[in-house]
Amino acid sequence: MSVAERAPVARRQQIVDAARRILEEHGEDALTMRRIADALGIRAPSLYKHFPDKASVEVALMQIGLQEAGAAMEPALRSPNQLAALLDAYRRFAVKHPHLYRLMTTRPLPRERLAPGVEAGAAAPLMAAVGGDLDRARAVWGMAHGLALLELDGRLPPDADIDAAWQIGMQAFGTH
Amino acid sequence: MSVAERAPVARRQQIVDAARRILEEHGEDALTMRRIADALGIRAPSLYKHFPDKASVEVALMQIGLQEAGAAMEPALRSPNQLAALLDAYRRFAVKHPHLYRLMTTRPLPRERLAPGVEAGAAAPLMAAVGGDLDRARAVWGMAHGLALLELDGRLPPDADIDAAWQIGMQAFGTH
DNA sequence: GTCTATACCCGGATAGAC
DNA sequence: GTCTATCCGGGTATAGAC
Repeated sequence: MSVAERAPVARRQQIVDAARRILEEHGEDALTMRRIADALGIRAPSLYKHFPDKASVEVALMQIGLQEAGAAMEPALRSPNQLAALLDAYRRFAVKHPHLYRLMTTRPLPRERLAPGVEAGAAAPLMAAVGGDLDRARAVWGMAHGLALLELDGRLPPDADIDAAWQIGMQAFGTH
Repeated sequence: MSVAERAPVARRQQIVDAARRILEEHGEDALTMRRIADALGIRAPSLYKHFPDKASVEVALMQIGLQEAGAAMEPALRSPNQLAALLDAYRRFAVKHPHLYRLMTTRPLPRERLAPGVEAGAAAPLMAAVGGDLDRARAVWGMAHGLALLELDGRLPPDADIDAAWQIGMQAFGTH
């Protein structure tokens, strides 16, 4: 395969990389086609040769986020206390990538536009940690998601002991 | 007190009412100064005689939402199973007022701009239901908030048994 | 307290030349 | 595959007349 043939693929990747950098550093409002183009030294209309619209770029970011979050939680399964380690990894990911986390969790999943297995792959570590109980997995996910967002959104009082709240939550779901 | 003297207060209220209607019916993106003005048959610039900026209108909406949510949960304290009834009321409020719920829970609380006691009042029923344990209250709130948002945001698979997830969550926090 | 006019900014996206 | 030029839409907010 020649270099020329691979160039378009590389360009797509550059666009996604730039989009991610902007999202993570400046937030969702800053993620505009103009700004992505600026970061690459090109003009916004040129982006439409690589992506049909802005939503497609966002889908690519969601997919990356889901894959990375799944990968970040997977090692927790080899911990003596799987669920506690997993929740810890979950929170860490959200705090480390707040804007990416919101993008990938607070809008409907475009399931038909994602590569097969992405949603299941992201959920797999949690599913394993709860012994395959779907409803239990969703209850735990709800708690983790809610506590993470309350923290990211600055909704808790400045003096709130967020660690303690997570601890109580872990205990409630039978871990320690 | 003459009618003329009360008119400005009434106007403020009309503005907030219109804003709420727009928010609840058409979502946060539709909540613009132009649209609020349209609903009242006036022009957008006129609104600035009553509110200094758009953020002030939003603060008024947040405050109303917090007060109503608190009031919606309070009767649960007279139920045989306080926490279960309270979580049920919480979810019901979120589902009934999704856009208002998001507005009042997913951004930092402008505590200095709220009437005294609004935050504590909204939290009071939950605090009572968990026996005054702050960390426990936050863990429960996190779960309720997370499950509510996953539902509102359409993040769960279409066939997900959301009731069952809430049930598991209630059981985890020692209720049935 | 309302109006008109307007400043100022921003966004997504397309047409057509090169 | 990039560009320039542009369309079309939208937003918050202010100035100044009435």
